[in-house]
Amino acid sequence: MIEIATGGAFDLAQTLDSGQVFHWEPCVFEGVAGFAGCLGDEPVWVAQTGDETLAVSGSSSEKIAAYLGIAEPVAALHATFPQDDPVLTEAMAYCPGLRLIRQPVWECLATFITSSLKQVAHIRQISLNLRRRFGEPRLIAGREIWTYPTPDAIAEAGEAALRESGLGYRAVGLHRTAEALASGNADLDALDQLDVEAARDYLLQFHGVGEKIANCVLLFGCGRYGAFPIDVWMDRILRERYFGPRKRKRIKPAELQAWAERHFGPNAGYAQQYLFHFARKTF
DNA sequence: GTCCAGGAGAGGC
DNA sequence: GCCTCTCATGGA
Repeated sequence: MIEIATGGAFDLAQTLDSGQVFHWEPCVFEGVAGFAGCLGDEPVWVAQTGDETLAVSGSSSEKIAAYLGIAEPVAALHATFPQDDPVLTEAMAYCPGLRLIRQPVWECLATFITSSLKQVAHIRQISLNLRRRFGEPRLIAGREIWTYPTPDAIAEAGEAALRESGLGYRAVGLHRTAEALASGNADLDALDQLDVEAARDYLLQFHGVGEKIANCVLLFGCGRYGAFPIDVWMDRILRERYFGPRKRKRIKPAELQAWAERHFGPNAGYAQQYLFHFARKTF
């Protein structure tokens, strides 16, 4: 059993259910309610008891802490937010223990390609379908789970098999992206060497990846906290809570994007996660 | 049955 | 460059 000190301001359940990752399942182990899932290839069971996070895994406490964002200096991040923003204050008070997860880049990219115009519940279903069909089984806490399929496995599966997994038109983008990576025509490791603008352009080359999904990958997979994805929920809360009745109907998406990045500052994406979770759970 | 979902791409202008 | 239409699927 791995024990990780987390302090007071960390909420495992909210963090795993905030629309960042889509495969963690509730799982009771030795009488403790927790979650079973994968960190890359490693199966993990995690739970929270008071100020500690417990884990059972072949992975290390450092890797688990890094994945969950436990070691992040959140006070320093919060200090860069606008300090006179009652909406953000309300959102942060709603979920003070929410953290950004640092997830594997390919898994993040692939999952968000399948997320287009889908509800969270169905993104979870698609993730499970793909894992079961094309991933590898693992055993943890008495439960069988599956790794996320590699680019090679997705490329090998073919577009038709992906459609059968419930992806619909998203199968094209996922398959083409997997082929580009499996063939070596593209390499996600290249992202680390690029500034944020170039990294976004690199992601936009993949079929099925537009500005919103590119920003999700930068934020959730690359640790680029300035990236600010705007989906229908973010669009809704920004327009309704930050603009008057006339302006909110007329402001264009590009203007809203630029305004948000400027207003929320260098760690805008971290602020975005509080707002997204707050909007989705309370609207 | 109807509406909606962590959007993106193609085509028309 | 911007505007509109279309693309499958399942949950609410």
